[in-house]
Amino acid sequence: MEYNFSEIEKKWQKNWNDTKAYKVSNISSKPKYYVLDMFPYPSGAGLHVGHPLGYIASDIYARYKRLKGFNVLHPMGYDAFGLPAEQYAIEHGIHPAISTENNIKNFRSQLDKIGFCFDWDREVKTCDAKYYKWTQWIFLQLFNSYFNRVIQKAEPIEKLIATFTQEGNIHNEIPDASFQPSNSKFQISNSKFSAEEWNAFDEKTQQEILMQYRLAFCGYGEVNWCEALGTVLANDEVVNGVSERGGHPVIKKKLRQWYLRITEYADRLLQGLQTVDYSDAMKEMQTNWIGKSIGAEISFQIVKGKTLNNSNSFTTYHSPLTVYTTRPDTIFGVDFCVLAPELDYIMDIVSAEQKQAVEEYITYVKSRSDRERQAEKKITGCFTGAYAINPFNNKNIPIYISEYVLAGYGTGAIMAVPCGDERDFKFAKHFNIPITNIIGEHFNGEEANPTKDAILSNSHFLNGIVMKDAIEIVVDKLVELKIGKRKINYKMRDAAFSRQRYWGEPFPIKWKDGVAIPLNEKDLPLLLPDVETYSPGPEGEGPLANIESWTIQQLETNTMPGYAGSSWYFLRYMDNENETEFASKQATDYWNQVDVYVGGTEHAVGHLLYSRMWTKALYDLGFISFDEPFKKLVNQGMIQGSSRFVYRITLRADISELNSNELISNKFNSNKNIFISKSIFEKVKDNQELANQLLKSKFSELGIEGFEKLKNIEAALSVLHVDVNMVDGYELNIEEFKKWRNGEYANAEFILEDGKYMCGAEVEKMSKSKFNTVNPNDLVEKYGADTFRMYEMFLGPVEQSKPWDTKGIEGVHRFLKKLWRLFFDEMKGKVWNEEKATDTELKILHKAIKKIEEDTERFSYNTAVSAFMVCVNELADTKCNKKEILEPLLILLTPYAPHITEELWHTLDNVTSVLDANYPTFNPQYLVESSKEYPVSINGKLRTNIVIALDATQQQVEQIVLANDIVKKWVEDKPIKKIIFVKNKMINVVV
RNA sequence: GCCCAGAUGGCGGAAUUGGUAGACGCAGCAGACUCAAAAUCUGCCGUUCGCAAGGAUGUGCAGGUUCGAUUCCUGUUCUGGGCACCA
Repeated sequence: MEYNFSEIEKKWQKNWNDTKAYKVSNISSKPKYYVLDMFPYPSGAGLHVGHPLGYIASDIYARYKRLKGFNVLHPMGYDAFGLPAEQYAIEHGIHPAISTENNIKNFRSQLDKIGFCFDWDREVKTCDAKYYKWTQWIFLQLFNSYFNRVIQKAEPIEKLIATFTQEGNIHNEIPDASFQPSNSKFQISNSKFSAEEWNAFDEKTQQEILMQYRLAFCGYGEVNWCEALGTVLANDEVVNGVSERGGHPVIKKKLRQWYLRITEYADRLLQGLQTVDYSDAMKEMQTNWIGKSIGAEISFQIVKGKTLNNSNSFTTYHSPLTVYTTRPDTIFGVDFCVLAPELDYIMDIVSAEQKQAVEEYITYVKSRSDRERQAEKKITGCFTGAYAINPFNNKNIPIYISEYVLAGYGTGAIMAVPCGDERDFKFAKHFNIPITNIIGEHFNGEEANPTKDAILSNSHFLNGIVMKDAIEIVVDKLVELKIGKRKINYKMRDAAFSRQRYWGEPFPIKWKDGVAIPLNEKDLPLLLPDVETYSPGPEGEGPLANIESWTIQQLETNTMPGYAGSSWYFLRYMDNENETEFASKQATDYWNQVDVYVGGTEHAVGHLLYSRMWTKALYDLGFISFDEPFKKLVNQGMIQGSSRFVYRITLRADISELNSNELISNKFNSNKNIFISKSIFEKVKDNQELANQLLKSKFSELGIEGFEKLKNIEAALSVLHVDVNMVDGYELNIEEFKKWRNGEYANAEFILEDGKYMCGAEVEKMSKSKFNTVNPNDLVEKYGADTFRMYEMFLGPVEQSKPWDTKGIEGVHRFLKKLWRLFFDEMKGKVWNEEKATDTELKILHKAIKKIEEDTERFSYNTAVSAFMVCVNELADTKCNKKEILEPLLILLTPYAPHITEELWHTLDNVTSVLDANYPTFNPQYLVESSKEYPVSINGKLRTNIVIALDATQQQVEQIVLANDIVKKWVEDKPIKKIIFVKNKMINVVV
């Protein structure tokens, strides 16, 4: 009886399905455990071997926890709204709902073959109206809430309105300090208004003000606008400043956008990190993203640039230049100021001489993405002709604009201190701005020194003070002189929450006279209507703007972004059929936080921060009773593709002296595909002469005539991706290659090495376009799901990225066959027996239990797989076929290879499923040792091993070691300084 | 440019807290079984010197701390992920 994996896997998958083996109840006496995978987007390309890595990891953990006696929730669903389906619809006219549904079917059938323990009854799809009804509902909660800064918590907006009518906004300052109502009749001074003022505002003004507080709010923001395509582009649709499709210019354009006021949660998001089990790197990335910094805002009076008709006098601009700085101590080292080029008032302060240059520079910056602006090494900028006055010494400071200052951070203006900041230093050098040294010898004139420990000089009242002490002194002074204030800043910006696209959740919002009116909750879901075309609407609006029945109702034409549905899906799994609530309180109280969340670091700051914010908001509003969604995060690495290359050599020559008959009859064209093997390519790639010779001899070998008539022969080399699936290791399967791409290379010629065509290789991202994707189903077909699962885990640590190589899968398959042979012999049939196990056999088993349990617990699956191999190897060596040993081993292996273990489990006369067996308990008594073979080093170099009893004392050890011949040889008669003895580890003799 | 991570044999990786570098597997080499192949089993397998015994050397690179460093520190190179509208 041999290991027939395909039959076994089919059988048990059907059985588990029929018996609803993975159905999970919300009511159980067992402790709960929630294992979640990051929401997949069902892409049209289907699964490749990289996708299931995390799913297998979480599946193993879920199954392990179940064996450990937990009620385990392990659901799966689809983040089904998204750009690719819409793009596909634009190109093929197929409704995204249809293509998405097809993709999901394909995804599901691929997943099913791998044998996951998902409870499919809990499946959710974000594009399903039953689901997005609740996404819209949560949006309304956010819209109808504000963040009370006093208690650091979201509250219903009614409460804020009530406060306004009684006390104005004395205790609730407007988050955006520069806000003014559009109706100039109602101006707000100092961001403050009284109850009387509030009550006097008209309805529209009141709504405008409330919008400044709502957690989901409307504002204006810049988007990538492509005039030629008439549409807004995603960042990754823009390459080098032009659209990826068509290469049209892309500029920044301001459009009305929805936002989530995540900045209000900045501090809570930071604090929450202390309560969750994420990697330090992950916490650091989120912390840096939030980017909290403590500093000060300082106001400088602006002296406007000269105007032509009034060339001698400077005038003071009506409002000051406010900069944000974390280093107010360097105030006397400010040699210039830099503004973000998009600030409105630049054109008000620019001098006539500089006007044109500034305008040109602003146009240039408009075509640049934030990323490009920050990554740019070349220093660019433009003087405005205006000056800022240093409030402490009245020094005139030139004002520049430059792309390295971003409008979105701080005030969009900086005070530049070249002696202390590298970018400022380079800028000063570039524009020949004199540098003031305020840190004495700490500044060498060659590079900036960002120290905080220098003693200040050239700094008036700060002279002689250490920089870090000066910070507070300056801030106090700023406050005293009313020219600045203490300020905490966050790098994080409010989250843009709308897209000018079709395939997303519609906003439950109507517009009336410029006021956003939320739909009534009972009118949800607001269904996504069908459209004729998926092309954009007028003025950069989304496709919904093309539907008259939509616009006539004055419904919002933007749709929600991809992360709307994925910000709360983990809650819906808890109670996915609920039609009256997003999830019942009973369900969310029972399942509570996700205990283990498995996914890639690519979601480090996007998805994870958004879902953390949504959770906090829902918590604040009393809908759930926990304010962090994910207790523990496990980051899986990416599986990279291992691409294979072939090398083509083509002829370039002057054929003018050939007549056309010759051209047709000769075989230059039909034989243009000549491929040379890797090592030959390596030889000729930098040697044109050799390449030409190679080509010439190949042509004469092929009997192609007329070669000698050609002039200026030149061999051209090109490197082409070739499908990894037709390469065995590095050797190309030439027959398959000839059939590839509808026989494009059917007539190809090859120059081989040792009779083989060897390919080049490189590790790249796994993607269809690189022909390096491997379909998991092909491997499941060939080796079975159990082998595939274990091999994915055996590749390396879950959290590490690694290239895929199918070759090694044989080893894991052999392991399972070897396990099988412990139960069944090809000749003899059943070999397992019920004899009593020996101490040696128990030791093998318990060593495995200890190692595998520990490794599974810490997601070190690759070493666990090794431990299984070691165990089975040792059992085979000792010819152990005893049920007493094999049965617990099967349970250990169940999370990793559920099919084979279920089959063998039943072979051992069990009638219930192995899925609910009891995990074996480790007994340390079987592993007790009395002595150890100690490695003995002399001066840190290993020289010998000596077996010594474990209870030996330092003196006994020293005696034994010094009596050893090899030790004596190395010690010779040098004096012994010290003997280091670490019990159960090693011995080192220092001479 | 900024933030984060990684780098160990021909390859994937192991070494969990500073203590025998290379577990386990792949590939390769030699052998057993076989008419043969497959399957299976046994042995070898970082580099280098040596017939061997045994030595030297070796964890991206350059330094440092330590009796002892793949592990800690400083600097540096390269690769991967993210940088706010891919998901």
